[in-house]
Amino acid sequence: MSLTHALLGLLATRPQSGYELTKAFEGDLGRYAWQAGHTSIYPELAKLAERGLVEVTAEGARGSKTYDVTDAGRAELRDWLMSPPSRQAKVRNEQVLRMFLLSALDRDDAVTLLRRIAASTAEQADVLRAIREEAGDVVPGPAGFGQLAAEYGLRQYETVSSWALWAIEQLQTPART
Amino acid sequence: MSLTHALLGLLATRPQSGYELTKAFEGDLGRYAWQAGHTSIYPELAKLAERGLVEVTAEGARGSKTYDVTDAGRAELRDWLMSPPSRQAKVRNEQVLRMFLLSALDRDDAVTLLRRIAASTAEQADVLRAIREEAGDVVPGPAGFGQLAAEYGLRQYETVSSWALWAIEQLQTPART
DNA sequence: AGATACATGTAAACGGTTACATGATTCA
DNA sequence: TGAATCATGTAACCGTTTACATGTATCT
Repeated sequence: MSLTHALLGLLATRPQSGYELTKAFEGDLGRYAWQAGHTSIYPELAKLAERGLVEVTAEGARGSKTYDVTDAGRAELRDWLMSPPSRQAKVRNEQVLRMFLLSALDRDDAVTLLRRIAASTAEQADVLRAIREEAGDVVPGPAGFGQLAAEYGLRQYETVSSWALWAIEQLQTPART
Repeated sequence: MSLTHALLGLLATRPQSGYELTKAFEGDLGRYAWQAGHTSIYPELAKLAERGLVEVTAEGARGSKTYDVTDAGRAELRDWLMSPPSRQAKVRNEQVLRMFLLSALDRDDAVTLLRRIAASTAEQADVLRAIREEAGDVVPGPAGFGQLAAEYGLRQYETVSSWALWAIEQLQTPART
């Protein structure tokens, strides 16, 4: 299960509470990679603790529990990350599904939709680019790992945006028969 | 539910049996966008028929049933495709999750993993490029809708591959402190 | 004092996967 | 004739989402 490894990975960067982990899934992680709400996170943490992959290292105010990965958890995570995904990895992307189904629309509708996609992805790329410029000034030297993910998102948006523009052109090219 | 609309979209391109729809999900559709096995497709087709969004237009050999979209189904599909995804669209991508969790690996492991990603995505891009060249000769004129999806996949792979190469460079740049 | 954010949990419903089951047709 | 492919279905299970539930600490 991917949630298992997502939690191990997040805890490997720093010990956190379930509440903080929940917030992490509301950011880029949930946006591009995997979603989870607190209602799946809390039970999963309990299961991981039972399996000895994580442990509660501190209990703070308001009943908060800080979890940390154990050595066994770290080993399990590395195993998962380094083992090539045996079969094809599972991908579920509603936005991409829409693109696959473009053929069900007439040309005008398809172009309208593609224009919207091009605009919104370009906009989101701009946002990420602005964030990168800011962060670039503050932290010089080799890119942090978080920056790798951010750059991934940026390039992703740029790619989709330019693809959409290309697709519009293709659809508008009159038939040569 | 996305499966609903995936089926409506596939049937909108041409009437098909559940068996044929199942095959469609085994190709690019299931690879990049959405997966479904026959055990979810057959019951879903029955539900769609009950709601009047599809109908059985022919029954062939070996008990096969050919489904087609109704006008109501077409309207429902257009609604879904054209309505901007209200909240953020659901994305689940195990491969991307791995990239987000790179930070849990030491530098050497991370580079090894990124190299593998760069190589495999470049390879898959090559495959798609080869297919495009072939198809390009056969079907001149404006791109078919299927070609839009194929181009999308190609650009996606190229982007991930070049990102991985960039990420490796970043990790190998010595700290400037 | 009241609103907001922090913090954790359970239970029912839902969607999808895996395992099980059956039978017809085609090909070697 | 036996294997592979075509073709459809059900049932149990599993992971996720939605709805429900509770209480604490901070800020205005």
